[in-house]
Amino acid sequence: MGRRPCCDKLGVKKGPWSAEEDKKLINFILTNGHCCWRAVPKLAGLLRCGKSCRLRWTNYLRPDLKRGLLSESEEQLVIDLHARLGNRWSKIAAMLPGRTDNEIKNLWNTHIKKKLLKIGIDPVTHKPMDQQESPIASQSTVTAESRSDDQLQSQENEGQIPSCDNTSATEASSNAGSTDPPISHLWEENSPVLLDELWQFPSSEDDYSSVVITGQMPWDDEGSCEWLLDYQDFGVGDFGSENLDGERSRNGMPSR
DNA sequence: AACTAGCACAACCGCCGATAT
DNA sequence: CATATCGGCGGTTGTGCTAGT
Repeated sequence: MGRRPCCDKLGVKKGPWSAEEDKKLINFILTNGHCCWRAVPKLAGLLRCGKSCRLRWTNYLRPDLKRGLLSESEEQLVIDLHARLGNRWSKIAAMLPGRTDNEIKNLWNTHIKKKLLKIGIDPVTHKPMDQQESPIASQSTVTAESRSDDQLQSQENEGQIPSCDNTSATEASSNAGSTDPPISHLWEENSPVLLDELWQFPSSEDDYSSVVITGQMPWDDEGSCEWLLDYQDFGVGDFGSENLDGERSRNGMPSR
């Protein structure tokens, strides 16, 4: 069966997000949470498709994201997990608090892969390319084929997967506002009270998958987001986005 | 100073599985 | 059961930046 595009191609903006768009998305999600991504752009006054909003949020705007280079232990963990799981980036990312699958995938393709090749390890099989053991190879020679998901799952449940060092986890929790300049200013503009109320950050020991939105969301009562859909017919202009392009040019954002 | 190549990473595309109708 | 829709995932691309020449 033919799938329809996730959104109308016409009138949907693509390319890099402007600060204005980021702000709108953050404000909307902090206020309402995200129920159905498809409805988010319309309700937030964004000329984007829901998929794009979700990606932007999960990969860049989420408050629990840790930014910057991977620590040594994180990198080793990625290598180890890749040896077990292969290119299942989302699974790998789930084991690294504050990191996204996209980030890890990028890091793998740009840094780690080359690093492994440099020391003679095949990044696909995690075996020495010359069939000689090397110190790192001995840590990472367990291939994806040799371990089942169930085994891994049980390991996860039993907490046997090595976790990152406390330093990085602490960094993550203290990084709620993100130290990345372009993003941090967006968070600073939001009420700290609102942020504190909405997000509970785990302690350094906790898994970030347990991060929860604690604020009362509009659909909490009903367990439904139908009210959102009632607003779908609102024009984008109703939310004041007609000046997006103006903002963009004022911010010096390139128009692609 | 100008040009080029390589790097880093944000974002897009297309597919898949789950769920709803 | 068939089809439609959605969220999520992994692969790939595009663009800005930086280092090297």
